[in-house]
Amino acid sequence: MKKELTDRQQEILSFIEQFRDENGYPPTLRQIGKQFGISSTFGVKRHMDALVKKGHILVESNASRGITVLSNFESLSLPQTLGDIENYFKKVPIIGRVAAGVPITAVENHDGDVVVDPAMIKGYDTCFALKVKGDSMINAGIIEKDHVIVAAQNFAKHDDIVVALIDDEATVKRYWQKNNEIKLIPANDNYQPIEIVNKEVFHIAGKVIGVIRWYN
Amino acid sequence: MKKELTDRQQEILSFIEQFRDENGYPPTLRQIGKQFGISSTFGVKRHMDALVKKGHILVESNASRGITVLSNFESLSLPQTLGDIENYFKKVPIIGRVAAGVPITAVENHDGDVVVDPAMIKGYDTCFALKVKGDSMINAGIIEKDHVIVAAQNFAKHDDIVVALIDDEATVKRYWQKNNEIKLIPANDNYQPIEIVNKEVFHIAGKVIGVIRWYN
DNA sequence: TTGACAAGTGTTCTTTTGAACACTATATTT
DNA sequence: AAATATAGTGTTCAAAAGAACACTTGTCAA
Repeated sequence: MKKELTDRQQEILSFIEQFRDENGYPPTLRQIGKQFGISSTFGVKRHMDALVKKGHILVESNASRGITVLSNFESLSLPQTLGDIENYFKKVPIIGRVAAGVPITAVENHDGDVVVDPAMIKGYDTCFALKVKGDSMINAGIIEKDHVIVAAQNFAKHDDIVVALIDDEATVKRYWQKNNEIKLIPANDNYQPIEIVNKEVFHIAGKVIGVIRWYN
Repeated sequence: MKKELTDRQQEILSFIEQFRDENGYPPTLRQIGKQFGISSTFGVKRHMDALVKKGHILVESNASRGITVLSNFESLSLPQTLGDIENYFKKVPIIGRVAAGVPITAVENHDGDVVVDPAMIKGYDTCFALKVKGDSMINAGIIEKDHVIVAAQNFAKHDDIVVALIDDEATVKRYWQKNNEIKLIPANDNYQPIEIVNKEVFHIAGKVIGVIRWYN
């Protein structure tokens, strides 16, 4: 648990980080001193001791430039090998249009990728992201310009939120099923549920497993 | 304009990067030598000269650990080193409770991390995630159990969605300001706007820059 | 076979750099 | 009034770390 820094200590810590980011290696005590008009290395050392004591850096004894700046959030556990990266971080393609013929891997418009937490898509095979148009799901917290993360599958359970295709048109709705009757329910009182009568032109593209929203 | 490295040179370059990423500072010539069984600093120096000549690193003369590893332009699409990962993928800590005394780095409950797209938090210094309780922002598409991604800052502009602290209680609301009057507006007709009268106990913890939701 | 390059040894020298000491000064708190 | 934390000076010392030299070995291409 880190303790509060004085203004001076904060300035010095920032300088160390900035220096390191610019040069690839941290400054020496004398370089820090020069930056802040401290002529004695001992004065600088005292700042280092304070920063260590308050948990912001580590200093390796008798090592030149041996300053390790601890990241703001210490448990930022990174993957240990390059091979782990794919397991830790997953990119999902953002597609603008969903082809009617499943499988969905036949992507039409690939509009970049979005990074998602691997826990979100764990257990699902193929996932993609769709940008939401319209406000038909506003009561479910899905609004215009949101990206819904979709696990590709051609079935759904009652009450799932799904991406469905009707006549090649993709839409996000809640899936409602009772016996042989299927409806797509919007989450907005201004829209009517869509009853599926012609099951020939109706496909489920996938199930919504997450939502990601950026402000501006 | 980098030239091809020999296997040995590549190994050494990788070691330097790895060492730097782990410690925050590069190794000395002797540390490199020890790693590769090179007993003379001169042997290591020659490798440094070669790496400089081929454009992969810079070496500051007479400076300890003065090695700057130049970034790899060719491989923009994928992170090549562990150090690059932080720039490509960002984890944001999920905190359960926000301490009243800003800055927010004084994290109380660290409940894991969520991976976010780096584009989301680009340009912001310190970010964290909060799990939403209650339905006061439902009309803004923020519902219970969502995670809001917050950029830590102690100010806000009119109409921003903010995390505010009133008497140590954290709340997500829309920030409304006119002249000296400040209100926190919920996005739910069942709740009333909160007018800030006692500015002593009111703090802005940060601005909401994104929302992430899991369905499971 | 001559040269260029990669990779290395062992040693010496010099500069860089951190560590330590005694002492000063100014707040703030107890 | 005494204790504590912050922030510094000027100096000395020793360890850390880079630079340089002469020399060796092996590979590969012209």
